[in-house]
Amino acid sequence: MFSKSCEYGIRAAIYVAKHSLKNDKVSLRAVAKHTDSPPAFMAKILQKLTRTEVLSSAKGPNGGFFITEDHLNSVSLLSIVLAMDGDAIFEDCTLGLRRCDGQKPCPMHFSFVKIREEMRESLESATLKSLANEVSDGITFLKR
Amino acid sequence: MFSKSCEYGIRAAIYVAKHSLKNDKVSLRAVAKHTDSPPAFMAKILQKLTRTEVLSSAKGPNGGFFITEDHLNSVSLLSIVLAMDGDAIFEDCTLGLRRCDGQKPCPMHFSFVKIREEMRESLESATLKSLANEVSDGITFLKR
DNA sequence: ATAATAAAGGACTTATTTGTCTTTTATTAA
DNA sequence: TTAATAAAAGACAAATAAGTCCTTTATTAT
Repeated sequence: MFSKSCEYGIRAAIYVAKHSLKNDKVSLRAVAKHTDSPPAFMAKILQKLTRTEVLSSAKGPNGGFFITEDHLNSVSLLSIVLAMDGDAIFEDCTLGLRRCDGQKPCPMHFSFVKIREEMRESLESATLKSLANEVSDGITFLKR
Repeated sequence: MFSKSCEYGIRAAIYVAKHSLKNDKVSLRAVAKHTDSPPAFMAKILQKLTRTEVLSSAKGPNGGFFITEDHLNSVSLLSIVLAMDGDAIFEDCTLGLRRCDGQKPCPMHFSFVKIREEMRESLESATLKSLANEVSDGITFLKR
C-alpha cells in the first residue's frame, strides 16, 4: 500500500509526536530504536519530513526532532503520506491507465474512487496528537 | 496500490475474458496491444496467470489465451490480485509492523482493517464476466 | 576558542521490480 | 514429416526502491 519510507515515516512522526506532547526532543537514534527501523535510512526520512515541515529539528547538543504545538494538532497522516509517497495512491488509475476518469473510466474506476476517498478521509482525520496519545496510553503500538 | 504486474494482469484478464465471451482465443500480441503493455513483459504475466489457473492457453496455430465458461463466472479480480501480488495488501500491517492484530494493534490498525475489507469485497464481487461485458458495451475501457 | 553532540547532505551499494531477448516445446495444417 | 505458429522458459539488462557510509554544518557547554 505505502512505500517502506512512508511506513517508517508515519511510525517516526508518531513517535516524535508522543515525545513532543511532553515537550521533549528525540534523537535519530531514539527514533530508529523505538520504531524498529534502520538508523541510516531513518535519517533520510526524518530529513524529508523536516524539509516538508511535518517535523522540526535542532542541531547540536540537546538537539533532536520535535513537533510544534500547532503542528501536533494540524498535521495528519495524510500530510505524511503525501510528503513521502506523493498523491499517486489517491490520484493515479488503479489499473495503471495513463488517463482515467468518470467520462472514460477503467473497469474498476468507480469502486476505487470510493475506497480511496475513504482512505483519504481516514488518513486526514488521524492527527498526530490523537495517535500519539493512543500510543502513550498503551492502546496502540509502534513496534512489535 | 498494486504492482505493475498486477495492473497489467487485471487488464489482460479482462481483455481475454471479453473475447472468451465470444469463444475466441487471443494471442500474446493482441493482449499486449489492446492493453497497451510491453509484449515481452506481458508474456510473463500471462504465463503466471495460466500457471495459477486464472487463464487457459493453447500452443500452436489457432492457439492463444482464453478463459473457460465457468472460470468466466467464478474468477474475480481478487483471484488475480492474489495470483500476482499475494495477500500482503490484505494481511500485512499497513505501518509495516512484523506483527499487528486486534490485541496489539498499530495506530492505524482498525481503520485499515475496515478499508481493506471493503477493498477485498469490491475485488471479490467484480467477476471477469461482468467486467468483460462492461468493456464490450463501451461502458469502461482497458486502454487510453 | 574548542570539544562534543547531533542533524544535513552527498556518494555509494544492494535488493527488488520491471522489462527484454533468445531458445525450447507443443500444436496444427499442408 | 515438415514448415509455420504460438506459448513456455530461462538468462539478461535497466530502472527504481531500500539501505549504508562518510563528510560537513550547526549548536551548546565547558
